[in-house]
Parts: sequence; structure tokens; C-alpha cells
Amino acid sequence: MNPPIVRVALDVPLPQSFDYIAADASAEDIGRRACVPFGRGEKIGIVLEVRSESDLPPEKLKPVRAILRDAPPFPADWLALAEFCSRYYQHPLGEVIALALPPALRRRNALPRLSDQRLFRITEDGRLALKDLKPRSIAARALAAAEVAGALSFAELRGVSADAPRRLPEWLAQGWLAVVVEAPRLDAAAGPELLDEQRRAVDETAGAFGRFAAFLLHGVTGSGKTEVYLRLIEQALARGSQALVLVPEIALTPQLEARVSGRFPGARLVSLHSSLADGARAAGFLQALNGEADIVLGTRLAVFTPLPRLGLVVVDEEHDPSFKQQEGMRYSARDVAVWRAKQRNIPIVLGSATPSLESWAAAQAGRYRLLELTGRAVAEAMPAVRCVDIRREKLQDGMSEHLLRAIAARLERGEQSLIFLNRRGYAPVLACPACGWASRCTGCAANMVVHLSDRRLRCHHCGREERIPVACPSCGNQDIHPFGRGTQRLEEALAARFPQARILRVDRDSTKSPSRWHGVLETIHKGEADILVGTQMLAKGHDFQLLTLVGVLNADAALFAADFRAPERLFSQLMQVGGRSGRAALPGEVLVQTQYPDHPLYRALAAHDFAAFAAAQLAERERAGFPPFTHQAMLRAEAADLKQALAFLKTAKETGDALPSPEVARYDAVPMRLHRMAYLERAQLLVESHSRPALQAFLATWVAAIRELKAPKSLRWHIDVDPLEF
DNA sequence: AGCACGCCGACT
DNA sequence: GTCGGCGTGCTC
Repeated sequence: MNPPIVRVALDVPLPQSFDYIAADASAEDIGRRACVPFGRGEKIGIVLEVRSESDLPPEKLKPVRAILRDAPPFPADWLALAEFCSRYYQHPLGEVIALALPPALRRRNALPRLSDQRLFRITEDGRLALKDLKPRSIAARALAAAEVAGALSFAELRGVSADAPRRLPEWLAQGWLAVVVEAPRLDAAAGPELLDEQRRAVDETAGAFGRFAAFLLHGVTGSGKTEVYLRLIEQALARGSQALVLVPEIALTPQLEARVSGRFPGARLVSLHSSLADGARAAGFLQALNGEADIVLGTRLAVFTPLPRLGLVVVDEEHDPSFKQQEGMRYSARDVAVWRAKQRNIPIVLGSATPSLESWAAAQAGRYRLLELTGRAVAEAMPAVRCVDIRREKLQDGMSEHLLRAIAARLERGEQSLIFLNRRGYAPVLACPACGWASRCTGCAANMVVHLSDRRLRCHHCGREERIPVACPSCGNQDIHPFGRGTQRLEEALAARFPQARILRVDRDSTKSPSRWHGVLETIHKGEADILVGTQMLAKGHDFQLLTLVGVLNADAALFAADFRAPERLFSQLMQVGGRSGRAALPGEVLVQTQYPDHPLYRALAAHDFAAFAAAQLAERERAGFPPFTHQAMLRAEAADLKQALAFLKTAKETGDALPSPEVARYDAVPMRLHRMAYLERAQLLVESHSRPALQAFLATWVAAIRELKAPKSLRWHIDVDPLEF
């Protein structure tokens, strides 16, 4: 009989897996980590199969170094999830797995120790067995200790012998020890009374426990979406299930985490995001895998957490672009979450005030069930949204008289104003009026932004920095100045205009660390700032009780942008930033400065009518043949030379054109909008189809063929399925 | 991706 | 005469 062969997925950019001889392997090892020799070095991979033969001649096979049995194997559904992502996003399986695993599990070192809350007592069988065991054996000592103490904690067990924890599963299986306390008490603290529509949403979703159903929970800020999630989690826990909750940003996890742990004080809550320390991330991941975590809360990477008892998935702010990974495997955590729910036959709730048009269309088509939360649960009015027509008004520092008067009125009443400008820095460019020189970044096809506070020019794309020159580097003219307006300049103008006001600028520059961010929030909540100047950082997830005015500057650019998703993002941002105002007892007002006060987008915004906006956008997309009415994939290439990148894409296209897929349209390669970034020229090629299966079938053969293409080493390429960026 | 082997320029 | 450029080929 030949020794067993294990097929192992490894973190290499190759589409295949690798076979090794593993004398001691059995089917139980599928999904376990294995340490294997690879080339000259050593790698950690995952066992995909245990088979009796290899396709390779035996002399080519090396033996595995070790199969790591210090943690449970990854369950079959987890491997299936990785395989799905590998197939769908055209990414090598080994790399998908590497990305899904916490870094600590990709190394061979000892696993982090988990705190085990359980208590163990000896059983009748255990007492009988104790008589037959060698008195000095670990088992005997552990059983005896359990008998004497009544019950042993995990830590006490380790005190008997360092080896005891490893033997524990065996003793439990023998029935010698039994678990006394299944650690957590999962009852929920009392929540607020539900409104009728919340109750309906909860009941409908809960009715789908145990089968697949996707729900789109549409409700504005303050309509009580979180309460719906909490009630569903409560029911999931009561059924003995695990719940997975995804949020778009790390900054939003602490808030929700506090609310979840406040509601479920006994539940084991694991929070997972990329800024977590290696050990903590691995520990949380393993707790989930062991079935010990009840609730997993995290950013997009948490969608890959193994959850043997998964019973409910929640994706909050499902429209948020940060669910889409923009490097490596370009997956959409929201879409992967939906697939997972389908695979597990469980309900998934996608919540948003401004759903993605993909999800909205799915709800219209009946594939998702639409749940509407209309009223603000906390019973305030929606803010009044008005357009300020700036075609005939003279602006002062970018602000209309109307807006300035509104700010002054808030100052007088001791209320807060927020001026929203999605452009940080002092000014977007420094230029010379004499010769036309502009502060271009040498590495990118973009201007360097003026940051006056530290007298530097900064490229927001590659991070390059320079001192602000005193004279034009091109013609020596000393009269060069900043053009345009960013948050810093706006802050300066407001300070000059309202010298008595306390002004707080909130953007990535002013709020780098989480602690600074925390301080900023505190300042706002305490009412220690009168005017906030901010980018979209301020738009998300925070209630500001004293804020009654939101001014929006420079929104129009997105109306006519080349990117067909720009209006969707604008609407969502304005809706969110508007949602910051008018909480509690004070009515809110949103003033949008625009040259197109009659634009349908602003009209829908003023009417708080997402459905009308979505219907108009979807009609337009259908006419133009854009997603979600078509499915797309983008092949991108970057190289030192634009011609090189384009030539590669051209060859790739010809390769694709040789494949018979009549349902798939292929476009010509074009330079990207930001065609040069960090000294690399970038180009892209779009393929699309009305049929997702047709596109998928085409991609599988096409990408395999592209891999065979001999691209110069300096050229890098990737495929982006369902791209968001154009 | 690493990391080898493998053939052509500027150095001890 | 060597050290080293990165071109292409392989990793079970």
C-alpha cells in the first residue's frame, strides 16, 4: 500500500496545488495546516485532499514536514468558500487562503492560547476508568484532581500537566469528564420597544432562520436599523447559532461593539479587523473556528472567518465602497457574504440608508426582500434640504451669503454648523500665472496639493512630499499662488469671517490617530466647537446633538463625472452627511450650494426620496448598458512605460478574441484616468456580458491564457471582477 | 512570488 | 581574468 498523498494549497501566485507524501495523513487532516518544503524554503499551506495517488511521478514528491494538528481543521464549507472566491475572482486558491488566514496562522509558531471558560467534572465512567488507569498517568491525575475539586477549570487542568489540555478532547469523548458550565449566558439585556416596522422587519427576517434569504433593510440614519440587527442576533444566539456582522470601517467597530456587548453581556464577542495585533486576530479567528465565539464583528476581511455554527449574517452600510478590496484579490465582502449565506442556508440582512444600486435592483427584481424603515425611531424630523443657487450669487471664499448667514444664525443660538468639502489640504494646486507652471507630482498624473500648515506640497495619490517653493521653479516668478479650495483654506476663511467662533477641522490630516479621532468626537459632543469643517470622515455613523446646519460645497463635480457611479456615491454621501444634523430636539437644515438646483439628484435628496433617485439612475444605467444590467471585469496592467502596458493588454485582448464567447463584449485597452501613479503607467481593458455565467466561463479560460503570456518582469497585471473604479 | 541557473559589461 | 546585470524557468 502506497503512503497517502496530501494535496496542499500554498501561498504562491500559481493556479495549481502541490502534492506531498504524508505517511500519517488521514481524511481527518483535510483542512489542516501543513508545513511543507517548497523550492529551497518551507511554507505553510492547507491540506485540500488526502489521496492515494498523485498525478506526478513518485520521485518528484517530497514528504511533508508536518501536518499541524494544534487546531481543528478548517471545515469543508470554509474550504468551499475559498474555492468559490478563487474561481469567481480568478485568483489562485493558495493566495485566497493566505489572505483569509490571520498572519499568525501562516507561520509555524505556537498558536495563541485561548481562554477557555468551561468547567469540567468527573463522570461515573470517569470514576470507573480512574481505577484502571496508572495512578501516575496524566489522565489519572487529571481525573483525580477533578474528583477532589468537584470541578476543574481549564487553567487548573493545565496545572495538573502542561499536556492535559491537549488530552482533554479525548477524555471528553471517552465520557470521563463532562462540561459543567457551558460558559456563556446568551440572554439579551432589555432593548427599547420596537416600532411596528422594526417589528415587521425582525419577524420577516427571523422567519427565514434555517434557509437562505437575503433582506435589504432600507432606512435612514436614526430609523433604528441597529436595533433590528440586535434583535436578530438575539434570536440567532437563542437558536445556538453564531452571528457574523460586517461593518465598512474600523472606526465604526468600537461603537457597534460597545452596543452589541452591552446588549449581550454574556456572549463571546470577537472583533476582527486589520489593525488588530497579530495575536489577537489569530485568537479571535480560532475562537470562531472552535465554535467558541458567538458573535463576530468586523471589517471586510472578517467575511472569511470560519464559523461552524453560523446562522445569521448582517452587512451594515452595505453600499459602502470599502467592502470592496482594491488590491490583491479584489473581492466584495458584501457579495461574498451573500454567497456564504446561500451556501449555509441562512438569512442575510443588508442594511443601508442608500443601498447600492446593485442591491436595490435585486430587491426590485424580488431576489432580495425589501424591508423599509421609514420614520426616525427617535422621532425627530428629517432635516430640511435646500439648494442654494450659486449661479447668481457672488461667493466669498467659496461660500454664498445665504450659507454665511445661516452659519451666523447658528453661532448666535449656540448651535453647531458643519461645512462639508470633500477635498483636504489648503488648495488642490499651486500655480504660476506667468508661465502656467503647476505643482505636478513627478510620479503621478496628478497635482500636488498645497498644505500650508506645514508649508509642504503633497501628492494625495503616492504620498510624495516637497517644500513649497518660494518662486516658480520654471520661470522664477515670485508671484505664485494656490488655486482652488481645500478644507484648510476653508477653515482659514471661516476663522477670518467668524473670529469669535471655535472652528474644528476634521479630515485625515487633522485626525490621523484613533486617539485624535476620539478627542475630536469628544470636542464635538461637548459642544466645544461651533463650526466643523470636514471631509467625508465626518459623514459616517455619529450623532451630533447640537448640529443643526450642514453646508455642502463643491458637490456639482460628481454630477457630470465620467464615472457612472459618481452620482450614486454623491447621493449617498449627501444623505449621510445630512443625517448628521437635526437630531434630538433641534430641527436640522442642509444647504447644498449648486449651479444646478433643479438637478433630479438634488430634487430627490430634498424630498428624501431614495427610491426616486434609484429608479432614475437604474433607468439610465439600463439604457446605457451599465451594471447591474451587465456584468463586468477589468484587466489592468501597470508598467514603467505606457506603451508597454497597452501592448500587453492588446496581446491579452487578441488572446481573448481567439476564444469563442459571443456573449462577452471586449473593449480596447485604454489608459486609466489617473494614468500614472507612483512612476507606473496604468492601462485597463474592460470585458462585459449580460450573462454572469458566460462572463465567468470566458474569464476562466482567458485568465489562464493570460498567465501563459510572457509579460516582461517589470509589468504587473491583475483582474478585477465587478470593478467599482474606472 | 522567490530563487535558482545562465550568458554579456566594468572592475580588482 | 572575475562580480554581477536581470532574462526565463521551476517550485509537488
